[in-house]
Order: sequence, then C-alpha cells, then structure tokens
Amino acid sequence: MKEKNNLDSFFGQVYAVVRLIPKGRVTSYGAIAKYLGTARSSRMVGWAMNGAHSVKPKVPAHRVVNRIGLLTGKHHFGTANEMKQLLEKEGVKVRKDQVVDFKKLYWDPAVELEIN
DNA sequence: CGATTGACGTACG
DNA sequence: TCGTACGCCAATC
Repeated sequence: MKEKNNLDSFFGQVYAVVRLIPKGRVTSYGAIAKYLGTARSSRMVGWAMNGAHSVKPKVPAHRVVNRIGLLTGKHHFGTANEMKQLLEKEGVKVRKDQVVDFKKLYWDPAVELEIN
C-alpha cells in the first residue's frame, strides 16, 4: 500500500518545495530547510530526499544540491551519472560533479516564493 | 533503549 | 583563506 504525501510531516513539505523548483534551476538543502523554518536541520532535508524515491510524483532531487553546488546526493540516484545527465538535460551544466554558475542558477524558495 | 550515522551548514581557530 | 569541530533531528543498528 502506499502512503499519502505526508504533507503534514517535514518530509512532505520538502517534497512540495523541491517540486516547485523551476526547470533549469537548482537549490540547496539549507535553502529549503530555512524556508521550512528548520535551517539548523539542513540534514533532515537530505533525509527527506532519501524517501523521495518512494514518493509520487517523483521528486526532482537532482535539482537539489549542497550549499556549494556540489552533487553530494548523486550517489543516491542509482548511478552517479544519472544526476549529472538530468541536470544537463534541463540546461544545468555540471562540471566535475559541481553545478556551473551555481550562484546564477541558484533558486531560493525563501525568496522566489516570497516575492511571488 | 542507547549509540552511530547522515543527500548540511555554521562557527571557530 | 583553509581546515576542523559542533549542532540538528530522524532513522537505523
């Protein structure tokens, strides 16, 4: 059986925000955590993504990277190249497991969603 | 039930 | 500026 999105849980909120990430954009775990009000629990965002593969619709976890734009979670996609391919496919260039022009492609929900 | 780990981030030296 | 230590909270062993 399948569970609901668990939007009532911290994980569900993370999934919702990640799904709001525009194509060709990337964000960081801390940005999401901060948006949810748990900036100090940035690690929990990573844990939430751990279950992202079990959530539908699929969560574009490949758009979520660490603070320096490094594909730290690439190893969780099954294949490391998978994450890189997905990012490049959406227009995000990846160089040595690191997002190119990350600062320019950075999408902060705490800002983008606020001005909207 | 207790200790360790973890897809991070910030603080301190 | 770079390297190391600590904190956060949940899940796993």
